[in-house]
Amino acid sequence: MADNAHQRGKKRPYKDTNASFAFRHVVVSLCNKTAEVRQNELKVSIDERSGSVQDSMVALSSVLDELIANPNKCMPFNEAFYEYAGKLPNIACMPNKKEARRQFKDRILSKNGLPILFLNDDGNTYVMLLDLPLNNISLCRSIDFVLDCGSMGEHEQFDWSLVGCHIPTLLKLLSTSKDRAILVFILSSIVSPIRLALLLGMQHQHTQKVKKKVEEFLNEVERKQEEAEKESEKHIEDIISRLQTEIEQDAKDLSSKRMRLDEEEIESRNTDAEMKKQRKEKLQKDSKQKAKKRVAKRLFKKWKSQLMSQQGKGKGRFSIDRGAEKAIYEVLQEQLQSHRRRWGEEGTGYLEHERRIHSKEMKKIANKYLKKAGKKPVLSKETVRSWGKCRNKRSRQSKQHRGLNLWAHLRAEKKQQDKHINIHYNRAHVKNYTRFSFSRSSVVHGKNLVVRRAIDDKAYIRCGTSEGFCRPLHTPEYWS
DNA sequence: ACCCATCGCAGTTGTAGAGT
DNA sequence: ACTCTACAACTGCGATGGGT
Repeated sequence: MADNAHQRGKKRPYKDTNASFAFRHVVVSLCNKTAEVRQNELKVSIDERSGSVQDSMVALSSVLDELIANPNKCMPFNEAFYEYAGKLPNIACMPNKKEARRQFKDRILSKNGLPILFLNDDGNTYVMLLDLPLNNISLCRSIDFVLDCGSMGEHEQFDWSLVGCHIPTLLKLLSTSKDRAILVFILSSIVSPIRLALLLGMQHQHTQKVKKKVEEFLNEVERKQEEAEKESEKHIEDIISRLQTEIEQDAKDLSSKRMRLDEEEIESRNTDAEMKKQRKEKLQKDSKQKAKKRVAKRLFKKWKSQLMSQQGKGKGRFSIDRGAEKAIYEVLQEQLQSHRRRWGEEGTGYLEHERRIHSKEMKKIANKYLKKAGKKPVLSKETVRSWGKCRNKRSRQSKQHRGLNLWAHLRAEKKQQDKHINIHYNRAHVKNYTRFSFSRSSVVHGKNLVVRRAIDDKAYIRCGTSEGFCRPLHTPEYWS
């Protein structure tokens, strides 16, 4: 039967679901003319033809007249059908009324039919005059949307305006993707895909994917729950049988060793045996169900927590392209000069300033490699540079460093400080001062009379001189 | 030109403190 | 005593912008 319907549907061009004008609730007639044009056409045909063809033209024309006369330009499909069939006795007498209606529908929706829309609102069918040639598919889409929204059963309806606007915030409130998936599952189960797409921007493909995943999850939950219950039963049986063998073994032991054991030991063993017996009986009797439930719950929870966690996620997933990193290193090696001067470390190569490869070039090398490999290029030169060894061990880069430490960068040369001429004099002063204050031969030595606070070799202010302040070489300092 | 902190992403993990 | 909840910390980078 379904097959039949399918085949019949295929024959009708207006049912072509690939066509842009085929919707769920709206069928657009292939007669793409204005009502007036079509009416005139029909009148001409009626004059030209005769017999049954003429009759059917008359019937069609009268349906069109009715529609034009109707203030709403719309009538129930059945009414239109009776109007039509009333003019055609052979159709009115057809024993299969359903077939007669179908033929009528086919007729009015065909190219030589009437310029109408056929509306199906949950079984209530209408014929609506399409007064203009069809030029606005989006209008039909809107109509379809409205009808789609209204087609929900009355008891299922809820005030969407109260809920819908909060959905984006609700999604944000949920903190795991699983929770969000559940919301999407519920939404896609009760709200039409069109509404989801139009109001929430949720793509049908995406929601369907999520829905499928959650469905699979739910099926698994049921299965796992059953499994957990079975497992728990087995677990309890195992405990009982274990207790049983232990009790028997203990009794055997006790009887063979009784003579050699002291009173206390015997008593303790008896108590142990009694407790084991009690536990066994408890498990076998009323608490068996409870214990089963408890174990099942624990097993279920364990499974759930395993399911929730995504351990190892991201671990070992390096988006640093090791190939690109290596490519840079290979270029570096050609010009590499390994040494331990300054902060260079063993196994780490870096270049001297003049002939070195700067991070800009490193980015170029990396991107050349990435392009060749068909991968996304790196945007920032800092990204590539940071693959190298971090200098400051305490920096965040260093703590999160995931490069292979194939190279290190040289810090820029220390700037020649020549701002103050008195650095030189200060150094001499500090030397004299140290000799006076701390040498063994000094008169103040060992008397705890001197305190020195050293900050930097440029930071001493020499007492008793204005050198460097009144005649600075470059940048005079003015103190008030 | 190098160095470093910070942010964003899209989530996971650990746990103090509240709730039952 | 146990469970739940809220929240901070963390992941493994890429990118940015300010500092030295």
